[in-house]
Amino acid sequence: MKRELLADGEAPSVAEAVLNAGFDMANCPVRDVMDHIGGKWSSLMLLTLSTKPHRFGELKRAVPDISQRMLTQTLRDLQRDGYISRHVFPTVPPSVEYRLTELGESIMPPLSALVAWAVDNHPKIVEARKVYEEGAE
Amino acid sequence: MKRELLADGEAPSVAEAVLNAGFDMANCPVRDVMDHIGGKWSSLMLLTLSTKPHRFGELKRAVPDISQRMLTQTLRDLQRDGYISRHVFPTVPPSVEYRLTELGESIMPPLSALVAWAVDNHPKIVEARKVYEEGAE
DNA sequence: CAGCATCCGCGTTGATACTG
DNA sequence: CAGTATCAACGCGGATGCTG
Repeated sequence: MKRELLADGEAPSVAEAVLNAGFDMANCPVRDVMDHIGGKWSSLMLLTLSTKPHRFGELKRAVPDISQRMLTQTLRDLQRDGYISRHVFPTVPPSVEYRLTELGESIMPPLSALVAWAVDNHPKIVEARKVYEEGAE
Repeated sequence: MKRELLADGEAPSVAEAVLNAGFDMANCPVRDVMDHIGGKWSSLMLLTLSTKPHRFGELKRAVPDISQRMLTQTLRDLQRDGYISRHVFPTVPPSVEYRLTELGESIMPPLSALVAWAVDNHPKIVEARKVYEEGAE
């Protein structure tokens, strides 16, 4: 029995479309993508860069509690997957600007929607945890 | 407080709305939510459960390469955060059914959209990686 | 059937120091 | 300024064995 997942009553769910039809769990695009943009800092980086291009130091200030190591690594990963581009200006001192690529821009609508959901529903999640802990005692 | 989701290029981005206006990076809802549903198996679990309720064994078969340990742990985490509910049927042998809660259902539209993006754009990401590796030689 | 308990390797992360 | 290098700690996640 089918159930409507998408509020606007459109096509049968994406889930079924994905899970049916020879979807290969082993070589899984969902995991491959989600694991990366679901990383500890990736979504925050993309979100920050979606407002405007940022330099390395700007990013560091924009996301204060990230270590320099993780900042560099996250940027490299996002660059590697084609979400962002890196532009070096051979000035002294050096300056490097990061910005979203077309691919990076294209993920923002769905990612933003999820982020918006996260912000809106965070209180419910916090509440659910409280309830769970109480029930566990 | 209602938030307008991106209708491609129009309204000011969700990102700005989130990043401005006293958004607290330290106690960050984005990380809090994304870290969990972005976990190695969470999105796949939610996706699977969105089609219909599943029993433990069904889930294990639906996602073959997950270990029993991770399956249990992922289910507990999702339950703890209120995405899924757990129903024990005191039969012999025991049977346990997992299903999405209302909160779990509510995340599916944005999550599905992101998953759909992932499937659609996976080839581009693979290509981007290839290019990156070549450039690195 | 649906778990929990234990062990343990290895990847991820953070702190610190150094460089073009 | 924008990184790289190195080391140590931590925790994820797999394999295995046991239970109600």
